[in-house]
Amino acid sequence: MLIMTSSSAILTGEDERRPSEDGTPTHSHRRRWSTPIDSGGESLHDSCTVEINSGHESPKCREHGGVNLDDFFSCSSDNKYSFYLGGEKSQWGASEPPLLTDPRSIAPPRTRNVSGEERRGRSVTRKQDLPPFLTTLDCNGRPRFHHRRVRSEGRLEIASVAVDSPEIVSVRGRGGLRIGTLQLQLLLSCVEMEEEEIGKAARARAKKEVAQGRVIDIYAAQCDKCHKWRVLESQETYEDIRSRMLEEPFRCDQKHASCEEPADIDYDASRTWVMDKPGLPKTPKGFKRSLVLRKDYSKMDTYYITPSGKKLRSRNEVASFVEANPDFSYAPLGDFTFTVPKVMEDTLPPDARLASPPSDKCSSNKPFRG
DNA sequence: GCCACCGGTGGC
DNA sequence: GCCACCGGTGGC
Repeated sequence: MLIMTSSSAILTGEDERRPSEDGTPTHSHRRRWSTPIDSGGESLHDSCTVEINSGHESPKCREHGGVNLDDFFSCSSDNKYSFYLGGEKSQWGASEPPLLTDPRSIAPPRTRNVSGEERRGRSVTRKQDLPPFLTTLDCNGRPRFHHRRVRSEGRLEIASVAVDSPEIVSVRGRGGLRIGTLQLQLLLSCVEMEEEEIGKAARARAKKEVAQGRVIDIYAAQCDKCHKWRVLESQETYEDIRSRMLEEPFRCDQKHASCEEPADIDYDASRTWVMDKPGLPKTPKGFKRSLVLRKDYSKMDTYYITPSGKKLRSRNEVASFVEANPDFSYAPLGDFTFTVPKVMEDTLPPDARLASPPSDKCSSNKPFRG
């Protein structure tokens, strides 16, 4: 069973090239985006189209749903939208796109009706300011999307992309095109909800910024049979499955899914994964188990947040708290476990990986047995 | 003064 | 060597 620090819904790829309006072959196609390694000085990309189909709820364009999308987007009749990138050869060529350093500096979307022809004609992005393609970044500047790296005839193809949130909230940037998702806001919303739950006292205490980008935001379990990963809808569900996992290994059908269906998510380095131990008890009602990844990715820290918002760092602190607050004596001490998940080194971002010594690698193709 | 975060240590 | 635990500290 794994949990990890980023989330996504899935955008899949399908090669469906179509000619340009004047009949000239272009690289415009649906749900596929390829980047040339070497253009030989030619302008290879007239435009590229990536149709984004969120996993939960389709993103909506202004015409169809009122969400402000930049004019890089248009909406098709089936309420999916397309992302248009005009321009030339990617300045990053075959290499990984560089990370944006400040994903929060995203300008608000513009609202303007642009016809497809106008969009194509104005070649919105040129070589010098071509952004990391389809880069959705977390608050640490790391990509959120799942990117199946496939090379074909020297081209890097995005075969699948996972977007964290059903809606793209902002697209634009002078130094490049940036795609932000609601993920960060969702994360903050979660914190706010949590504070609502734990009351005003806790809200007053919560002066400091939360460890953005270093908290778990996807819970997943691996099917014992097909070894595919299934995303679980909540921490509670995850903990429930985890607590029973030794006696009842997780299977796709527990999530009302079939092993024949594609995995919800793949284990890869597009996000940091941490592996939890099966059999750990569920968090007692009223408490919340919080896991925070250290900045250097060296390990996680476990906290239990009490109904009053107090953070408990050890079993001793839990015991003291329960002793001082007999109302919570319903919560067995044994149900508080400070065992931390293992940080999967092979999913660390490159900079973190450089800082840490090499060690055993895990492969996504093998079943995990915590 | 509070708290998030990190480093160190002792027990296993 | 790993891990649970907790003291220290720097930033707010």
